[in-house]
Amino acid sequence: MAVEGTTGRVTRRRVHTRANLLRAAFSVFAAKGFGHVTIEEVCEAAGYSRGAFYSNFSSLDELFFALYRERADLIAEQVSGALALDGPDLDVPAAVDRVTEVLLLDRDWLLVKADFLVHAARDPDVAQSLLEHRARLRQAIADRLARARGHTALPAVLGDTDGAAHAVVAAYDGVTTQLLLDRDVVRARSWLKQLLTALLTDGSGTHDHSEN
Amino acid sequence: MAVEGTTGRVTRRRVHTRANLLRAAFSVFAAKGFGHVTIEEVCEAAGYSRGAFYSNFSSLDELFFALYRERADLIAEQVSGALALDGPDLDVPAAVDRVTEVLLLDRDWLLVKADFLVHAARDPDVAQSLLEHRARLRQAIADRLARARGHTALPAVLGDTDGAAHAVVAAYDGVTTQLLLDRDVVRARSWLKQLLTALLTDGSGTHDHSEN
DNA sequence: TGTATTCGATACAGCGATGTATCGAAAGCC
DNA sequence: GGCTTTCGATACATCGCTGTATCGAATACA
Repeated sequence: MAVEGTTGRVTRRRVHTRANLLRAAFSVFAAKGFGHVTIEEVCEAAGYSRGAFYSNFSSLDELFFALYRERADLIAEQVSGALALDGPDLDVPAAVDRVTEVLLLDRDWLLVKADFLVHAARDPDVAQSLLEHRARLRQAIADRLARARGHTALPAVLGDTDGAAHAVVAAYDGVTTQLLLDRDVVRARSWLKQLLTALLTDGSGTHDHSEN
Repeated sequence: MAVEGTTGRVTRRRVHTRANLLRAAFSVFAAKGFGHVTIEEVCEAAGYSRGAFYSNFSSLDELFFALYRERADLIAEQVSGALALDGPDLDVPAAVDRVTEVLLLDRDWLLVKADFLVHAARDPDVAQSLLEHRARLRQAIADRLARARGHTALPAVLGDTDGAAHAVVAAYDGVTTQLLLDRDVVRARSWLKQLLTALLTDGSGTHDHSEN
């Protein structure tokens, strides 16, 4: 029932309930973690009964996957947007600021993303999907970096712009890991900026560190 | 029963079974992920009955935690060992090679570690424990880097040796994330070496990239 | 070797979550 | 507004997993 082949008599409240379920599920997943969440919890959080759930999805996995896609696309858009804000030429520090803002804004998203990673690490199909999402992000970054060549020289150690994009993503992942543990968004942001600056420029930057 | 205050009539097979349970649990957790593992599965994999489990642990969480501590300590030792291999002075590329080898060797460990991270991200106590483990690793790295000052100059962008150690860990986490997805250990290793080289030296290195 | 104690296997009770089948109500279509 | 179809709530059967309680076997100690 969850999948309709030919769009029969269409729907309208169905759309709402589906959206509500997804929204509620996001909170629940963020709070308890996939694998510790029951269908009933999601339904309760959304204010529906299990009947609604089974009418829209066929399993928790399916819902989780749909949820991830939705949010991932959203984030990808936001990042692209943040990267496109400059004129044709790139102001690295400013762009780094904006992207950092978007990427580290929502702890709940980071939590869900971590869950999804763990999931993907064990299922090649899911992994494929996540790899594609990451590739999209990297591409956006690489394109942006390419447009800036000449203005801001990249250090040669990383190779081409694609290599640099790889490095940016790696730095992002690394900082995310730490942020998930210490919950210090402020430090994470400054730390990420610093890392990116170190990676993307030859110059020198500022630095400050505390413990943990 | 799982905890004995004063060591009553000691034990001996208990030690074996506990070790067997931990070993089996490691495989099961790596394969299916914490949150998708039942106590029975662990027992079956270890060749015991649930009675044995409840005699040694009081919950899956407790076992998981014990398991993580055990392995984390092991890894920490290995890393320290790899770092201590040089003479009093540091040969960065060689040390990076050895450490990289240790850290990215065992995919199962990376999987369990990711699970643990997800767990820790939602439980401050667990997070504390993980943060301490990471701090130990960072300390070992920072100490090593400090001893090498003068021989190999660090780029100023990162700040002191502690900052550099932070960067190393972040790079490690970043590369780990990618490795969990694409399962390409070879590329991950070369990529990590390259990143570390980029971060720890001012010089230039080699580079090669493919897709994903 | 005999005895006390610990360990782990088996049996049992109970819960919670799943998935399905049924039915009333809401929404689309004319 | 009547009729049809879809949606979602309720009730039910079921299963798997948990945790405990009991008992036989293995092990330490003398």
